[in-house]
Amino acid sequence: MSSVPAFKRLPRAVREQQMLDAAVKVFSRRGFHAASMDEIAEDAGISKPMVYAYLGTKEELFVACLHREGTRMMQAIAGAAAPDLPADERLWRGLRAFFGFVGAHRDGWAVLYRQARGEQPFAGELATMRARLVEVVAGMLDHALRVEGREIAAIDLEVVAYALVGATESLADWLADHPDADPEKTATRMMNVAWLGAAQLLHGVTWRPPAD
Amino acid sequence: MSSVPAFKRLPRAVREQQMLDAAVKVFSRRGFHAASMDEIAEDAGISKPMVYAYLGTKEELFVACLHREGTRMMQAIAGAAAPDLPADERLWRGLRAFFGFVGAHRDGWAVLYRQARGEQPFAGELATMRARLVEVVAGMLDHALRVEGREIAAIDLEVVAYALVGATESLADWLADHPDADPEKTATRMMNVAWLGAAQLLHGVTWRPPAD
Amino acid sequence: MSSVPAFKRLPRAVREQQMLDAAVKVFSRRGFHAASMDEIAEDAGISKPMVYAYLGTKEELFVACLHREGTRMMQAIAGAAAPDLPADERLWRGLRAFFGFVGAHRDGWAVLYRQARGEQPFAGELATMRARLVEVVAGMLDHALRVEGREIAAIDLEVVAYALVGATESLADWLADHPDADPEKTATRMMNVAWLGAAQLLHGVTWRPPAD
Amino acid sequence: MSSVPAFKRLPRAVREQQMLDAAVKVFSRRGFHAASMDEIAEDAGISKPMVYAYLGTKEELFVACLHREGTRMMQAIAGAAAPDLPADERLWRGLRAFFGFVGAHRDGWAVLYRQARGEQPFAGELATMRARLVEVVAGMLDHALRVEGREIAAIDLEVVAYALVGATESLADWLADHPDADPEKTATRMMNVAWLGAAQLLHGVTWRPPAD
DNA sequence: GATGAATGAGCCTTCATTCAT
DNA sequence: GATGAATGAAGGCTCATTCAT
Repeated sequence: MSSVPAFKRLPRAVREQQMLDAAVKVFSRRGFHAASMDEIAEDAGISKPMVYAYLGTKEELFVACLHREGTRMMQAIAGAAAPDLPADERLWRGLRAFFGFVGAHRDGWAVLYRQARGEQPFAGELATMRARLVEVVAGMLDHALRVEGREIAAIDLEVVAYALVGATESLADWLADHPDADPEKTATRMMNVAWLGAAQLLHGVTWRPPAD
Repeated sequence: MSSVPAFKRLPRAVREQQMLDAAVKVFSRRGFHAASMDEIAEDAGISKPMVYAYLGTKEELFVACLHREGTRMMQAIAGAAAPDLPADERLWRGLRAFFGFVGAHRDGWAVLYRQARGEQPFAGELATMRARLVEVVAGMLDHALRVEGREIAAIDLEVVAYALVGATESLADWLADHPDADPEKTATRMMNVAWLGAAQLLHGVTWRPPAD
Repeated sequence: MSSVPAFKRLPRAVREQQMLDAAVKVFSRRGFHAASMDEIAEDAGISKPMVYAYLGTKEELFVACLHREGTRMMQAIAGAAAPDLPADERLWRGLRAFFGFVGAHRDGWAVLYRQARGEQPFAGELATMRARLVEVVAGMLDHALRVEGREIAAIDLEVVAYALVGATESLADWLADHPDADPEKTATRMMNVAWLGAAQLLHGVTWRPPAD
Repeated sequence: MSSVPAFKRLPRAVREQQMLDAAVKVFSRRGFHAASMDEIAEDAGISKPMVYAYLGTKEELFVACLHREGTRMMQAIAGAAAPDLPADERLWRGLRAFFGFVGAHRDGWAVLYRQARGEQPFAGELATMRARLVEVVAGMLDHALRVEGREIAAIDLEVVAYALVGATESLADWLADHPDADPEKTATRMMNVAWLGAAQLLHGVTWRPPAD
């Protein structure tokens, strides 16, 4: 009927990416609850029923966004921090890649992630993603310790890794809130916090509570 | 049991506390958006209009919760970490008080705080609270540095403090999610992350990025 | 207990006037529905239950306002337009008094009256008040006609009087909306509209529809 | 009866008219505030969200009613009172059309209009509509005056027109309140009030206040 | 495959009104 | 006489979600 061929009848994969792009944009801008399916559909240039047909419920859609952005971030890090490098080098490259990614997608990953933390429905999803990160960091520490001939309890390892990840997330927030800040410099600062402490651990220095 | 004539015509101050108790509980359990004023009112054993009359809008109510719990937490910390102690002692006592508080109010403070991070309307409120914390930590570091005859740029100080606060928040989350974990042990672990690194800084050791 | 004697325990009549003053003010400013009993009570410096005890329901309160202001206005007119004056003189004095009153109470009578016209509950009350006015005007016309030895059907009299009252109300609105306008000049203009036509009627001139 | 497939999936334009019909009915019957969106939706045979989707807020809906009915009325008048007729003929036809319209829509226009006068939010909308009417009437008078070789100050013209419009509105109210009254006869009466006075003006007769 | 039309459900908020003190 | 405390009831508005075309 219409004489305009337009961008209709695109292959499914392309459409899905368009929708995810729109969804990431709207979720970041408005937050999960304030975002409306109407706005997402409109921003994607598509009708609402299509969104439901392709990507399901609002929650499922948010999870899909989280997934895609999280995977991209993990790939950026993994591509930079080769497993065969020495621990400090690996940590540095990983952090640099991470902050570079966050800086380059200022309204993507970091914001979505921040949104997700508060909402119960995404607890599981988030736990998985953070667990992957913590595991990687803990693995690095463990590996470095073993090289030094040391070892610490798995739970201590996890908690320390958790703290480092937390510090990193916090600086990612800081970076997202300071549009003019330099990602690389932020990574350097994080190294100063993380590595100086970690290096001590590696050499067997630990802090113990006073007798009280 | 109570000397109060059984749930009727209580003075305003008492009712406000009941409402805040209920609100903290419900907000923590459900999240800001999923929480309904109906449920909060019912949980407080009072009708909805009273909540509006005493504490205002849903947003205002949430902010009131944040305020009350945040103030309590700050007091717990301030009461423990006297300003005239040496830096490590102060840090240790502050952390111990903090994790003790979080552990004792596992579904109060930490969860509210987590909620607030994702929702735009509370950004300002939160920024203020975190700024207070960051300032305290940065002040401690700065003081310790000066004692050692050193000094670092204010922005570096801020970012490092920010990272430490982030690591601490992260462990607070971890603690809130692990009901059986020991607050004191968590504080010790945080000290190991924070102090070992900080002590290095105090002695003038810094990490610098490789030539690349 | 209190050492302040203040303005408490005033005689009932005084209190009622205070309340009515406040009510007129608030109703005028906000409109009947948008006005809240809270605001009225607060503005009267009295607690809400007192308002209910003295003046009853919100509707009753509004009617009371209407009554008081309407009576004042009628008195102002009646005091000016003595029944033994010739018709044109009487009309002129009446109009002058009316517009003078409206101009002097710009947010009293005219506004209340305007509010009341739209709300069903006050239809009866309003009908009564307007009927009084219409009756007065119709009486004046009838009297003048009889003096001239003429007579017209009661219903025609009523409708013409109704139209004159409507024109007057309309100019009262106009006056209320033009704070700088001069009440006396407005009265003169109304006379030009009303009396020129009426005088014709008095001399037996009437307009009839064309054959069509 | 109707060719429409029985109340389901109607095109937007149709539904909008149904909604406006229902809204006019309910607003007239209950008044703006007492009318509930629920009742309007139910009366239109449709769910509430549709009303919001198509016609917006309650206020916007009321304005839409005002617009539609006002436009219809203006068209009825404009269709009857051709601009090239002599002034008295034009006035007569305009009034006849107006009262005919009011009589035919006894619970439409006049009642809505009456509601709108009391409510602040619609002041602007109303001012515009009345200004149009006043302008037309003033234009007619001015034109007739010029034909007679006379002229009066613009503000006097406006105020007189305002008074005539007010008188007309008042009789429209009267007509709406008297279901058995004859619109044409009402128009004739209005002519007797308006034209006899206006004709005097046209011949240079004016009334002036006594020396006092 | 694609969409305009449609809705059930629910939430925040407000208000007139009344007890119990 | 006077008031702080308390509420039942309702209303506007929005949204995720799904038919019917």
